[in-house]
Amino acid sequence: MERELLLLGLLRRQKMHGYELHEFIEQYMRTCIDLKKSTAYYLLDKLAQKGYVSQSVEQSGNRPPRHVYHITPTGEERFQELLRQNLASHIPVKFGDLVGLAFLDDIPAEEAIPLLQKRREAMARSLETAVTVPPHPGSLQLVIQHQTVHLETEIAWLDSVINSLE
Amino acid sequence: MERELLLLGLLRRQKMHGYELHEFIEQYMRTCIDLKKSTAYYLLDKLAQKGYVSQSVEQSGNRPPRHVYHITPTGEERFQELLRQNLASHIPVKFGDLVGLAFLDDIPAEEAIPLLQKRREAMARSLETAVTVPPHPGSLQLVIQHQTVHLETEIAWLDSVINSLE
DNA sequence: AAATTATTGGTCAGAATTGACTATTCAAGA
DNA sequence: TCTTGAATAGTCAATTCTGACCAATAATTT
Repeated sequence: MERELLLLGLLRRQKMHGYELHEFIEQYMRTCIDLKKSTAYYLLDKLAQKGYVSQSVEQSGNRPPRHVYHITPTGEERFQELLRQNLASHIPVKFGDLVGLAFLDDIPAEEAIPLLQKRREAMARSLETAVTVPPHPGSLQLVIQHQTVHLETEIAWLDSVINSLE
Repeated sequence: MERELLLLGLLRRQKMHGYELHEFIEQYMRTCIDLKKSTAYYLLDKLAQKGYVSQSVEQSGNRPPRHVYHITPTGEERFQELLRQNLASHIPVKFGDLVGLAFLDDIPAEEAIPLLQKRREAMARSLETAVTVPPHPGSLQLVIQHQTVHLETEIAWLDSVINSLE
């Protein structure tokens, strides 16, 4: 549902074609949303079927024609509704990497510590790239900033786990 | 991949049937993993095909027979491998509720504030239920504790967002 | 003890998602 | 200018996931 909101919200600012949408999301939102190209097209198609977006074919230069998506009035309504719904609710996040921690006591601490240190490094790298996401006007910036706050606390927590193993 | 690890890790401690596995995950891990019943069966089937678990049919009382899953030696190896892999890597989390925040400046602050306060309440409720997850021996406890740390920082961050709107 | 409801245990068709692939254009170097 | 590689734009078969349903037993009510 939040992906629908995302696509509508972006199309609302300007019409775009599928590839462009996907690029934008990769660039600015890869930290919080992971939307594959093929999924983007699939969702756009569904939105079109529901009448929230309309398609048109455009030609730029002598490149092959592209499908450009515009938001419709119904789509705008839908956006307003989804946005309010999203802002008012909490969607629990799934921590895939916690599964390993749940079995931490199944391997000796001497072996676990270096593994967790590798994890720590991977997180630190994520944090660095989060900082280098190009700045963007408006509240999108919030999302980028959130990621750094999140990663910083995650790293601190992991440190405490590693510490308790030593 | 982490779901595979999870199932193998649980079956390693004791053989179980699908329903039991799902129940356990619901009870103790709903905060970090969301594994539907039908998905559990699907994955168990796949694990069986790959030879990581074996099935047997058991009858208790005069209830209908149940499919009980045991881990195999190959499955044990696989578990060891997946566990190390998981511990050493960082799996970025997806924050579905950040999408709304990205469009925060598309509605007036007077309207956004009460919505975000509703969200805050939902998060506080999550935090409360996280605290009431029955305690469990071993490192599973870590996972439960992580959730409270996570939610606390998320709530604090949201507060700062609400504050900046006022 | 009959009727109703909850729990257990599971299946399956359909929806969502993805990786792998295609094909065109553009840029840059040999 | 020819070739190689990257960027653009998208499709599609196969995989993965889920909601909705089914059916049996146990518990609870009347």
